Amino acid sequence: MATIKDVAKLAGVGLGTASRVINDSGYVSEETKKKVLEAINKLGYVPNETARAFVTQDNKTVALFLPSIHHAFFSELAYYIEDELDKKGYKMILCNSSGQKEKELKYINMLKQNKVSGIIGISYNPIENEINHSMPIVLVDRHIGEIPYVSSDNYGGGKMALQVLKETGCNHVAYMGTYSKTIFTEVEKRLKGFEDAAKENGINYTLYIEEDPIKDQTTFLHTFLNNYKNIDGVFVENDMMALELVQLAQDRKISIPEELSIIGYDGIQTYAMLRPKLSTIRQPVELMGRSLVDLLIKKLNGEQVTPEIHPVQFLKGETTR
Amino acid sequence: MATIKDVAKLAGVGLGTASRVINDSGYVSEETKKKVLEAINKLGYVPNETARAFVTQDNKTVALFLPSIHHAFFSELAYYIEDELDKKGYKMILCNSSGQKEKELKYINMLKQNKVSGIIGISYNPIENEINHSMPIVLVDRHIGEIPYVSSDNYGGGKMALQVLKETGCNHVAYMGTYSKTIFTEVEKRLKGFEDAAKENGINYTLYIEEDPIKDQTTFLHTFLNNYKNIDGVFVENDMMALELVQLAQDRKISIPEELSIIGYDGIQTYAMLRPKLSTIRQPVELMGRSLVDLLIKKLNGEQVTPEIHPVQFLKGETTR
DNA sequence: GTGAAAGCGCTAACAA
DNA sequence: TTGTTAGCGCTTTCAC
Repeated sequence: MATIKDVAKLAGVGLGTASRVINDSGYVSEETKKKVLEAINKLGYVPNETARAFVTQDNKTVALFLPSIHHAFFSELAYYIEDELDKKGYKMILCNSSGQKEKELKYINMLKQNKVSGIIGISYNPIENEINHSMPIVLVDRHIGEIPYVSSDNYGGGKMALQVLKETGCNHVAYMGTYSKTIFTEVEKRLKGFEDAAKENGINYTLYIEEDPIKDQTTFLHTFLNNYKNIDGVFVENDMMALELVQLAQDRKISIPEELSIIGYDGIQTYAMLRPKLSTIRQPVELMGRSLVDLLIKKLNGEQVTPEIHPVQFLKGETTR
Repeated sequence: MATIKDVAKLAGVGLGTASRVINDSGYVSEETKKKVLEAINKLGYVPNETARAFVTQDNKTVALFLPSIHHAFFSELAYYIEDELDKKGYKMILCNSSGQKEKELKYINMLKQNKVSGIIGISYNPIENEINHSMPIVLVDRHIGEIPYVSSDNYGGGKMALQVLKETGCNHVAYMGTYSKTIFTEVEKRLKGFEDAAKENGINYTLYIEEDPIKDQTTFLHTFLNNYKNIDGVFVENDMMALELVQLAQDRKISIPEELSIIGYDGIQTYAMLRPKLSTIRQPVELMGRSLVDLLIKKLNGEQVTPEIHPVQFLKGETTR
């Protein structure tokens, strides 16, 4: 393995000069540059990134916190984040952190010690006291102090869902999902948007929510179907839950969308082939993934960054009229 | 940030001694050890892993090659791999490599230069000439020379599927899936097992296969339904495809499983809530993920390792009689 | 058992 | 514009 020393020697220049051309920094004459480049080529020299990371205190690696990669929406998002990071020359370490605050803390500590360059976090753990806005951290769907975040237009999505239900003739609508006592997340705005729109439109609505995490989603759904027989339109917090609701309702011979309209949130591709095709509010996953990376890199460069909220879109499927 | 120097000074010992107790290597008297440990504690010293990686040429990081994390089976597998790696003190870099050989090569080069400790690969790229069995690499479902691999019992699974179809009264069965001209993968054994079992049982079978990757899965499935109306039982290469087949068949009012039995392969959890519940051959994902890590670490320790084939299980759903 | 010292490959400051 | 040098924090000889 050739080192920078070998390159310098072969090119007949000093160590510093070699380093300068390799990093394209500082003044180097065209002529010298050429000599060095030749040497690099001849030797097949590749910089030792570990050594570099050691001296620059930056290893070009970002940690992605995810409750669990084993969840369709997160894995789609992770896909685009990795793709964009790779394009920008960063590696991505995955950290499945669901309910494991310590695991996240480990990486936050690594960040403090410059052992990861930055963090992109989809985190439902209580980490607000461990991080602050001067660190290169970007969050998804969550507000912690001044830390920049990216989210879809949850509020608008909530309104949109109600609008659709109303326009397709639903009279008794409900919001189904979760809430959290401990952390604030953008997701709650789906409810808020739904609620506000219902009020504006003078429509009666029901909130069917349980504290996150729901222990038994199936039971949660069955209970709903048992107790809210008059409801003819539901906006469900996410596609996975919406999809299970569709299944359970069909088991009960409730015809969808005639008797019950269902709208999800996320627009997960993985489920796109299923019948009935779910009507849903689609988050622009790819866009979100790439802006997360953009924001983080700006942060890394010391630029000022502000939260980004991306527009959503209603995807008509077969679960609404 | 306290360094090992600070620790040594505070403990009143030499640098080397401090290092020895930190790494629990070499001879250190109990007494000295205690002093050093105290100093570490008082200073809140944490070893600088980057520096360590630099000198030891090992950064305790393994790269996971995945065609795409955005695929249910892979993301489940990735989940367990990450979990196990974390337990063993390794970080996991994710590399979505579908069709991007260069991306894999990048990490293979990093491996050669000791910038990643090892590689776990689910790769469909032609990388056989770039790697060899002396490298710390473990593959999933693929044989490349002597490189160790982990897979489920694809052959047994294929036999099992046929057995089930036969026992539930199917007379005209088919295998549906893909093949590759360029790479050999364990997946083909699903077909082989199915075929062998059909022959043993004296059952007529049809192979409905197309070269991987299938451009348009939906068309592929429609064509099947158009042309093979006499078939009453299909074993499909993976759950995703099986699931879409179920949907399309139902659209055509083909009753499942009465007119057509369908068995998938994988046992993906993400789809577990869907109706009709898919009958499938379940791979022990968790076990596979964890053994991949085990094998890799053994390899890293210079131990001899051999391929591991894990048993599969038939999961009866509602798409078989 | 222990301390001193070399050196991993690189960047950056400094002097020339 | 260039070469020299210090030093990043750690592990690992090698004497003692």
